[in-house]
Amino acid sequence: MTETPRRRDAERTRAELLDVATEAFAESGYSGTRVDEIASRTRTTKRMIYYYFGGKEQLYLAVLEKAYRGIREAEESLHVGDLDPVEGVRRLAELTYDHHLNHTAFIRLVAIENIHRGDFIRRLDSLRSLNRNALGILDGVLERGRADGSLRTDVDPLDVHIAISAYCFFQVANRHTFGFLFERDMLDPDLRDHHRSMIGDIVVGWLTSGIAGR
Amino acid sequence: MTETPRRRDAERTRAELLDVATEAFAESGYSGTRVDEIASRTRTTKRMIYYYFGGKEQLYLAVLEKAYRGIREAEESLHVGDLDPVEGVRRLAELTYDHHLNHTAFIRLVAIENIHRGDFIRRLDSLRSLNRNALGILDGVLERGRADGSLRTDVDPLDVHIAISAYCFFQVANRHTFGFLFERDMLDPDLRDHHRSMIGDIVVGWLTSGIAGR
DNA sequence: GACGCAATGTACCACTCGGTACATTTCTTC
DNA sequence: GAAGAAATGTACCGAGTGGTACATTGCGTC
Repeated sequence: MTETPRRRDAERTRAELLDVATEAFAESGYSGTRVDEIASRTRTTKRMIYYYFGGKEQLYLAVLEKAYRGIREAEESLHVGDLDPVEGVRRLAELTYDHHLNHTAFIRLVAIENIHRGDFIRRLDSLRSLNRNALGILDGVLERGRADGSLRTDVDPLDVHIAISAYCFFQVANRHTFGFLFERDMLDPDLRDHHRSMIGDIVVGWLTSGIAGR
Repeated sequence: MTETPRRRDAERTRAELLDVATEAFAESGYSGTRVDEIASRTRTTKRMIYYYFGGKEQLYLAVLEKAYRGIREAEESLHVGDLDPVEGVRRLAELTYDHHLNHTAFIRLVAIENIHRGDFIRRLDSLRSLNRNALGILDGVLERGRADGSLRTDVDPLDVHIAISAYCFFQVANRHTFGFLFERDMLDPDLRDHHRSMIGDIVVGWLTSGIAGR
């Protein structure tokens, strides 16, 4: 059981540090995470964090940037095909719900970053352009619905995005205090179908309210 | 400009520490807050934190408990009178929206506590009973709506509470990342009316969808 | 196969930070 | 007004923490 003398591989080392750091920061927040702790969870040493990233802060920035890029890529695969608009928004809401539940570490990073008032993300200009037109799919569905009269005409995509994101984010992010106070584990597998269809109902109910024939 | 030798007052000292600590923890989180920093913002010294509370952890617990009690008291004043059920839920949603916007420090404490997976709040058994039937008002309105056929019958109060809270919480808690990425300051006073009526529309649209005559 | 640099490891430092020992001062009580 | 307790202040400690100086080792290149 002797240590293999470990082949050198810059990319691998860097990537491993980034992965472990992502877990660690998502677990404990920025101040709560120890640089030594990150290092000890890798096969390399603390020295490498400074070699590759420069310091704790830059490491955290790298984590944040990569997390946002990753989530954006994952989101691009959410397609609603050519369902009719009403079923399209329902589907989109439900897919978003599943998406959030499958990326809880990312949700935690977002919550952490907001505790820091966005001080870090604000330095990542490159992310701005990323999310700018993340609303394309949503806009397409809404537009079709406006055209055929099946959806309200007075809501913009960002509003719908807020409503859906808020619901999904809350379920993941506030699970602990909420679960304690109301004794309902919002991530209980038995409740997922209920919660998933609920956000669908909410969005469809909202966007079709005041529409004739509904 | 000489210092008055400061009369001794246990209650006052304790209360001042608690207030300052609340601000500090809400600002910087648990790990991010320095005991020395809290002390320096008061007229007393760090020693008193240990005298009155025992340590940083117990101080944080006291902050958390008081914040939850305070918010609960404030919530008890949210009344919807005897509006008809549909307008009642709309009103309740809008009041909740304003309530969240007026208690951003509390929102931050909740977010922080969830970052810590509820490890602290879980030790505050007394809070459990507090929130248990915080759903009374909501339940009353829903019940009246079910009775007169103006609201859906298949949603329970906790679900409605989740939907409303999620929306309001998100607007406050994720303001920074969201504002950066989409260039919309969700707390911009000019947008408040829009966002307030939006949660009303969402909830009413949802709870009345499938109801005849709408 | 020697050279030179990129990559890695070790040992350590300076300082921060929660916490405490001990002295002191004010207030109450009789 | 003396005694005793409650309240407060000062000075300090030691473990933890981000960061670094310096040595070393593996790897491509000629």
